[in-house]
Amino acid sequence: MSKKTRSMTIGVLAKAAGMGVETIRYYQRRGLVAEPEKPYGSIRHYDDQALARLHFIRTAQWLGFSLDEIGGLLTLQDGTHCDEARVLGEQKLTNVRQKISSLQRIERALDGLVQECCTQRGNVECPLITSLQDGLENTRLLPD
Amino acid sequence: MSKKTRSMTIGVLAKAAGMGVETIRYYQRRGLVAEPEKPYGSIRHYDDQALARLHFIRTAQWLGFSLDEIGGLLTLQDGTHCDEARVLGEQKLTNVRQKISSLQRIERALDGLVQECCTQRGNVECPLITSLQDGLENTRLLPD
DNA sequence: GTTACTCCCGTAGTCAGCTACGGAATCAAC
DNA sequence: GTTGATTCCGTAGCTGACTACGGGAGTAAC
Repeated sequence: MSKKTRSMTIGVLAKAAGMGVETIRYYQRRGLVAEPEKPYGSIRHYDDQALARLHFIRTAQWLGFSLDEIGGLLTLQDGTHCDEARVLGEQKLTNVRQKISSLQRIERALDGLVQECCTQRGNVECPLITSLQDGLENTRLLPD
Repeated sequence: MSKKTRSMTIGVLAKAAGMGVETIRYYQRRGLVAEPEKPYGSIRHYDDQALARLHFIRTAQWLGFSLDEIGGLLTLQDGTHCDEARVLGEQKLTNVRQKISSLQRIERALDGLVQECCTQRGNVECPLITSLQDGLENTRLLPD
């Protein structure tokens, strides 16, 4: 299924994950990424699992999860009991659905404004800006 | 929609805008809100235009604009830069749509795992955990 | 006219999420 | 076996967006 587990230094891992060495070390301090045991010498080596975890963190972050929330998601991965995992999964699912609907409201609002902008291009008044000034009151898309 | 220009102290303005006094003062320091001239005594007074600008900031923030970007939008406020405003809006719209589709993918994946969990509740093995342990990359959760 | 807010203003602290610095130790190349 | 990059580790600094503090002045209520 997958490739061989490569052995990477933190620098190689960082490059593979598209982030800085210091960021990985920061995640280690936050407990999001494990520090592998030092071998004979004194330089740690990382495998593809570590890389997958960094990908996961980056993705979840881009989706709007905080590092604390990502820590919560990652405890699912660390093997608690099935019931606990399900509860956490359900909580996250609710959370994700809330984010989606919130973003969809934003999308509709922005889309409407940009469309108006397009239809009125020659005009002096910009509908996007005037709507922002009016606080989007007519759109009924504002947050709670 | 009242057009009467009220005269407000910063505290009243803050309450009307639903934010703290310190936040308004912070926006003034950032150059997002003008500091009106002090009248005879030494307390500034604000009108509905100031309130409208605070609404603008809050709404644009909700739409995902940073304060710097909002500053940019505010320079377009005279309405003659409709095209530029539209471009900024379109960029944000693209961004929002990317986030939505990514969240929808993670929603489907999480939902599937939680469902599996529910059907197998008595089991020792937790399908959600094992799926996560097998690597979330398989579930196509990563951004493009 | 005293008390209790509120305003003004500068500065400093907070929180999340990095990012940089500095001084070892270690490893890879020549 | 020396050079030069990389790692290790702790600690400090930075950015964005606030939020709080402190002390003096203005203002409102009784």
